[in-house]
Amino acid sequence: MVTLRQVAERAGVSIKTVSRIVNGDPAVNAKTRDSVKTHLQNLNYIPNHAARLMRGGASSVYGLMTDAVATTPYSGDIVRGVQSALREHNQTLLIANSNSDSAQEQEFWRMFQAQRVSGVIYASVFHRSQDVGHPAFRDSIILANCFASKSDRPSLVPDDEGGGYAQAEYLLKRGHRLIGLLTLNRQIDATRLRGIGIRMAFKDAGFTFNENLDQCGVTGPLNFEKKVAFEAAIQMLQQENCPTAIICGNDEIALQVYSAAAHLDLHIPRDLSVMGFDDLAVISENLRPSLTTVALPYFEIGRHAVELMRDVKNHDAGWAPKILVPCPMVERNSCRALN
Amino acid sequence: MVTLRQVAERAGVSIKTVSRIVNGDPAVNAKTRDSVKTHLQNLNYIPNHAARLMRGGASSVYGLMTDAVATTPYSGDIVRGVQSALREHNQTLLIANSNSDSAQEQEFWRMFQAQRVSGVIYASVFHRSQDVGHPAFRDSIILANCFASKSDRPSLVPDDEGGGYAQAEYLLKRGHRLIGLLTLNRQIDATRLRGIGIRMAFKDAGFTFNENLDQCGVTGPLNFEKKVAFEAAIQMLQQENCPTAIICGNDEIALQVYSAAAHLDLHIPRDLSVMGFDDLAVISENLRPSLTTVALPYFEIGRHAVELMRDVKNHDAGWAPKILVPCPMVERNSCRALN
DNA sequence: CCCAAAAATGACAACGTTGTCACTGACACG
DNA sequence: CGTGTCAGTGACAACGTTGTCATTTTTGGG
Repeated sequence: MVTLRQVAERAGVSIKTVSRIVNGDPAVNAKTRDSVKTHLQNLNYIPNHAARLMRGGASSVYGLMTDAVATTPYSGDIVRGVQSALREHNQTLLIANSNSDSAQEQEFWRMFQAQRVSGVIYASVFHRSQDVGHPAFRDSIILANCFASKSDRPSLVPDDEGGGYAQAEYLLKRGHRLIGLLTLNRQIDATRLRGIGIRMAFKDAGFTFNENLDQCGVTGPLNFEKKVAFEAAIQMLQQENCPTAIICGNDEIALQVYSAAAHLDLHIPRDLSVMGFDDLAVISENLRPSLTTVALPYFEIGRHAVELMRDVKNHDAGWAPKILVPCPMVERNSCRALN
Repeated sequence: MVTLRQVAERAGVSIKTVSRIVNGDPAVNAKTRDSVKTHLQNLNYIPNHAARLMRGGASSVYGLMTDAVATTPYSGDIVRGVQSALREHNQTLLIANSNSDSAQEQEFWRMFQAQRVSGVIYASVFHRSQDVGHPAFRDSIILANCFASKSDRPSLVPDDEGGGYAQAEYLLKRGHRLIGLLTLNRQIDATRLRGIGIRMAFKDAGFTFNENLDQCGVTGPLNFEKKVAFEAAIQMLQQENCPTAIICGNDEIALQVYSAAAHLDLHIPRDLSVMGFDDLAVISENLRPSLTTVALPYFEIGRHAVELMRDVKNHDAGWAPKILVPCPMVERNSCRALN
């Protein structure tokens, strides 16, 4: 690798002068600058980040700590958002995946320290409360898709309540009154919040939600869940008060509902309207009819997390500890108007 | 951050002695070692990778350069495999995502150089030939899911031909003779290779493949494709020589075929058998009946890429330039035996 | 043409680490 | 007792960079 010294020798100037030019210091003669720049080009000089870091500068590396985000299709968009924002600031991303194993997580915190990363974004697969943090990064952690239970670290979470509200409102406006729910795991905050939003929409529209139609699409403990949405949907669709629409906890559940409908020879949306959550493209865009769903703003959360980190670092006042990012409705073809 | 110097002062020894202990040099008195170790613990010393790197050691960071892999649900498993292997060697991973934009890619190569990463794994979303490489990393690039068109860099690719063979063989054994194909983009090598495997299976079984049933599930140029598998499937299933089974280029296409079957009130697998490719869990495990498919061994490819890199670095002889990783069949419930 | 001020450049140290080499005692052997 | 060996330890330089401060060169005003 070419060093400043080598460029300096070629150009016949001191190391410091080359350094100045590399860093855009205006206090250099124009002629010198041109000459040195040529040599920098020719030798293809690339600054050594390690040396800069050691000299005392800030590391240009951020860390992304996740439980499983980076590996699941779900929230890969968080990673993409983070990367997109970092690229604009010429920063790089170190990613660590603890698989929800706290020993591994400890190891990764050490790695982040060893690499002297200048900030950590902690992202979780599920929107939930998380007892997260590390003494070494006390002031440079941002939570994404989860929020701190014991600290006041800034966090970014999807507005699940608003998302739930939008789902119900959309269907109610189109004449649906008997609306079924196939929810995610009840332990996840998202489930609770969306439930609140949905009931609020019913109330605001002057109707009441039929609580018998609130079922879980999943059983068993977190991370070891069993998918039961297909069976639940079959049952729901064969009962007396059969719903005209089903709101699903995510697009996977929606997929199972599609399968259940096919099993019963019901056509979507003619005989049943289905609404998803997440806007997981591989599902929502490949289903026919394509799936009307509510998008989780993961890309935005990722981007925003980076910006928030930088804001907090620069002038650490005035930020809200918990920011709700709206979940936009994505209208496709799986819901029919009854009126 | 605590430095060697600070620990040394506390322990009343020289910096070098502490360094020796941190690095497990046996040439230290047991008593000194114990004392210093205590201080290391108490002060929570963590080595500064930047300093080590600058001193001349090898970087503990690897780079993962992708076109879109890390962001799509498809091959996130490559990332996971790479990480899994790196963790065993206490290495960290810097990831870069060019979005198939060569200017961005150039930028990332610079970043990798600036960070002095000790090796780069280049992964692409599609199994295809790639004119890849960078002078600075000439000898430390491994290709994953693609292979070099112009160099002889080692590469790891799925055995698509074998996968295609397995698909056709499986269906032929179960009595299917009229088998439809809904392929991926014809420009991708995977498509060509699987086609060869499928026809070979027919030949080995003593049958001939009906070429009229070979259709594309996708149109338009790479990365700007239009999904047409639904329409193609409808057409295929309404024609005279209607196939009893359809082999799909990936699980997304299979999902569209499920939708087409539902549209025509055909039940899977009673009226139609469907086989996917990729084993994309969100699809294959949520469809009912669940999808019989062939798994892309992405996790394995990721792991293997890291090991291959280390092998090549240590003793750079005797490696095969292109390694085929088998694609195991995952039998679920979407294919029926006719006999 | 001289001198002060301003502009341009360079010498040097320091960041944290480890390789090289030198030094100190202790101990064994003749 | 002298000499050589060896285990244990430390001083120092170097890695590539940039901040500090000193030095040199240029500029402009009298």
